[in-house]
Amino acid sequence: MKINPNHLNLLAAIIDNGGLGEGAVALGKSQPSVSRTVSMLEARIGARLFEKGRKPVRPTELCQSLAAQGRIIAQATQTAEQTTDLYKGGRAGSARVAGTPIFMDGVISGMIASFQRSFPDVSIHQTYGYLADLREQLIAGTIDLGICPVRQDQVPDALSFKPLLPGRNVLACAPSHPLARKSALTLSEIAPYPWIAPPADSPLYEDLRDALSSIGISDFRVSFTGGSLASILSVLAGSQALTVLPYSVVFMQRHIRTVTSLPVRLEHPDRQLGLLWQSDRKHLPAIARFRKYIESEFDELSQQINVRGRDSIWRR
Amino acid sequence: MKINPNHLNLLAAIIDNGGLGEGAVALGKSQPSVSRTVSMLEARIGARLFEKGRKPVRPTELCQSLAAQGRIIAQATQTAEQTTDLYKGGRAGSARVAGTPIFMDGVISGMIASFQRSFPDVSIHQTYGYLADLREQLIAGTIDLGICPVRQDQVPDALSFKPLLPGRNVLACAPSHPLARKSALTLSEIAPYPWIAPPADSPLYEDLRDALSSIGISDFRVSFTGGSLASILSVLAGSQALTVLPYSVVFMQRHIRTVTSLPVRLEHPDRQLGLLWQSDRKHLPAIARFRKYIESEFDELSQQINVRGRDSIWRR
DNA sequence: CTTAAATCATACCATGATGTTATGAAAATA
DNA sequence: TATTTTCATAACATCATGGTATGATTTAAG
Repeated sequence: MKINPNHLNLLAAIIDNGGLGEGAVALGKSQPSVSRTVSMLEARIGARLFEKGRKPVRPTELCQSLAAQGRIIAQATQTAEQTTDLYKGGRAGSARVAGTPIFMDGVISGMIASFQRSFPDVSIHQTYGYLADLREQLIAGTIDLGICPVRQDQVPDALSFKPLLPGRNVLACAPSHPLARKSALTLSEIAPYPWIAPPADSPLYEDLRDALSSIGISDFRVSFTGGSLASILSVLAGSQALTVLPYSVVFMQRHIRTVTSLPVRLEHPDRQLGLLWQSDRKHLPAIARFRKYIESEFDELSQQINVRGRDSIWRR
Repeated sequence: MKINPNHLNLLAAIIDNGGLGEGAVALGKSQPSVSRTVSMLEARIGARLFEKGRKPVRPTELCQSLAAQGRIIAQATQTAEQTTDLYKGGRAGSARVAGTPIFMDGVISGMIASFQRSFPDVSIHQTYGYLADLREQLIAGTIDLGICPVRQDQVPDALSFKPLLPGRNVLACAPSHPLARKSALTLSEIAPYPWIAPPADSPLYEDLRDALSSIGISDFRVSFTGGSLASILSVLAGSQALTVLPYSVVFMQRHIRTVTSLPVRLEHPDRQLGLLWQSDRKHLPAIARFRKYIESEFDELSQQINVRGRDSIWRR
């Protein structure tokens, strides 16, 4: 006995609306149409679905059972319709994002959190990687977006790049650090403290060397090398070490006061934090929406940095 | 976005079988058919359902979500098909049965129990009533079957009657009763004990008078009048009262030893316990099956009564 | 009990979805 | 590169499904 889901749905509509006519209206069809469908069904099944000669039709027990399944079907198709609408509107789906650990943990993950408050049905898969790795994964299609500091002339072929923020680094230390209170610093004041370095394969490592040499420090003691922001911050908090961090990362931590910046102007690298994606690839709605969100968040972030930077942190 | 449940089902079939061709086979269709349906769906929805240019097709995230609903739909239609098969085979549905309380409780309910062991999806609705009431309800269609002792010439118009068992009554008492051990009884031995009578509107009440007068007792003391078998049996057990019960009822209790019959041959009424139903009404499969079951059970019962009656109970 | 209203069934026609076969294109595989 | 696998397209057939008009039957009202 092969049954069409639509027919079960139809039975449910008839019962729930109390008649062929009402059911037809609910289904957006004409009364004769559903009448004929019911007749056909009864013939096919070989059993009555509605009691004979009752004018507002009265469903058989079998019909009630079938209608119950019909309601399940109606429910399922409705959620299907809903999810396609969500999906097409970029309100459902998933995005796979990868980037450098420090930025992902320090800036992006917070934005992901607020993004998901607005779009709870979009799932974000976050992984870590540096430029070469990101490029490979973008080409292979295992990630949708990369977030990474890149020199404009280093953007790999076949990838598009959208700058989000200039790559500015700052000297950072724990808020409890002896230097944190001073309004100006000399080289000799900085010199005694040990340094925390990012992993050697990170672009930040190079930054650290360049930054320090730009202020005249060529020889420094590395007391800790860590791959993740969390490890750097916790070592920072428990020691008097200094490190170099992207200003945006330090800025994002401003409310929880785990790290602060020192009033030393470093030479900033000629890279820009930005988004990477495969050039010829049209993004799914959810990914496009996420990208837009990130871009707008960085827009806002850079404005805040400008405002705040003038009076409090960007001091010399 | 209006979606056809069949299409969701189709997506599920494609994914679960790993390709358009396999899916088509599983659905009993041709490959081009499902291919075109998928294309149409993608156009309608306005989003890809399978990644472009992958030769064993690979479903999109959206497609996976839709397929999940498709599986729900497939499940629902399958159970619908199953229930119609059960229903048509009389293995699902319900039957509304009414009858005289003593027979229903003493004989029929036990048969219902064993029936439902074989056909657990058939629900039986049991109510009580005497002939006039049963007739009314059968005509009105509020019950499907009646079970009642009826004189063949009293069968109401528009009803059919199928005899199950001759209406034989016996004197009954508790197994602990002083008379229960005796192999023969005289009128004077019976006379001292009080009597339990069925309710006055029951046909059994008339039987009681007739039966007792047939053995010469015209004046008797009624100590209890009860409507249900359970109440009669419990009073019987706690007293030295006697009563008149249908032999089949006493017989059905033979294993639990709550009641026994006395070796007195009563004049039996010219009625037959039998099934009643509306003549022109075609029964639903489940009802027909239940009726058949009851008939065969009574067949067996009357054979057992015959065998056992000869040597143990039908003594004079 | 008759009449009116409500509700469903049937007849007829139109069309769109769905199916089939034949065949071509593209990806995967050897 | 050649071959196989897998999917897409074209052309056609047909059946399910939809609509309108209208008749029949039950229910409700007078």
